[in-house]
Amino acid sequence: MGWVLHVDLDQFIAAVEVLRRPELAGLPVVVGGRGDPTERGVVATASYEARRFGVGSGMPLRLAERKLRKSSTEAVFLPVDAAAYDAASAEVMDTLRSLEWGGAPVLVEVLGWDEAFVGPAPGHGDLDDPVVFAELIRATLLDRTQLASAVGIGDNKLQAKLATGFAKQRVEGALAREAGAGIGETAGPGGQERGRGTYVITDASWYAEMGERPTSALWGIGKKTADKLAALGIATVEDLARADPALLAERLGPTTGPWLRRLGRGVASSEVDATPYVARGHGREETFQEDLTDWADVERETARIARRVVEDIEKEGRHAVRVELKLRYRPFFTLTRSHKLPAPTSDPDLLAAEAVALLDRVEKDRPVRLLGVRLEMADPD
DNA sequence: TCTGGGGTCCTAGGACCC
DNA sequence: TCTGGGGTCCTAGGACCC
Repeated sequence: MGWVLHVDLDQFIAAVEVLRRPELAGLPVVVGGRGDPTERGVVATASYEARRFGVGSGMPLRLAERKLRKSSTEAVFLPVDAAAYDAASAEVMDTLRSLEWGGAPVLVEVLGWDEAFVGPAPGHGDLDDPVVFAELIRATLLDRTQLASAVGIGDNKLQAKLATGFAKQRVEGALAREAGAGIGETAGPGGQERGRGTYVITDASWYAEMGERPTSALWGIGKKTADKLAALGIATVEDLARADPALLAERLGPTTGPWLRRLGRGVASSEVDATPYVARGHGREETFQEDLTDWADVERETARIARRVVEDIEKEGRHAVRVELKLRYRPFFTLTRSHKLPAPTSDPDLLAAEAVALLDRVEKDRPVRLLGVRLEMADPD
């Protein structure tokens, strides 16, 4: 059985912002929307200092602002700067790809801006002493990118991913205790002393670590699925592992049922796939600061957003095969309409017209809160 | 305090065909 | 005439994740 490591950067977005603006260190920093807490938008990331006031991801910016108004220190709101995070992420991933362990190269599977799986390249056997390697990863990332991280280790990707969560919990718990005891400065973000930012879950420890936790603790089970399972008398990970496969397939679907059972038993792939990511589609959506009530505005905005998405796919030299329109009415009712194109194209006029044409299939007499256009792409040449 | 934006994959129903 | 059954495509929506 081969080891897999999962690397996750601490507070990635907030950390990148503090790196380029060192004067923000120690302040409550909230990144989200256009950085204006009086606007519609939600928190993308909050620094530890902001979290202490109950601010967290997904929270409306206006609510975050209210909570932080009570803090004694001045809070900082920043806009999401995707290009900056792209660049920092590329540095992180390049650093990971440059690592060797026991003289053997590693494979890196990128999961997002701030996450990756790392495993041995094929033909290079197993990684000896993965905990020591995990410490090398964390030390190297800190040295080369000034970013702190946590590393989870497992017999497969599911276990490694969950282990990272436990490593982070442990670090955050320790930081909170130290802050309470007034010794926070000695540890620094991420708690770099040996072992603190790593955690191991294996087949052997799976049930001890996960068995009694709710099914929603698993990667891939959210509230809805957890509720469905609970209705079947399946509350914990161990319940799920013991559940009747036929029942799961019948109630959750022929693919989802068996997959859920594997999740419960801690069974997953350990193969690190380093194939470069190829997007299936691109889309852009916009929540308007004020709902659109004039249908002419709705049509104009739809065309504008569609042309922006066309720019995105043209940067990749790709063609669209399907156009999807997303509409959110006041107060918060969302629907989609889509259309498969007769032939792949990247013609901006044609695609904008296709997006606007989809508006013929929706009600026109209600205020519009959000518009989105998504283009599904043909496989690259 | 009303609830972002960018993605992926799965399900289910109807159309359509044999 | 009381009416199959399977396969595939298209569309809409749901769920989840970062």
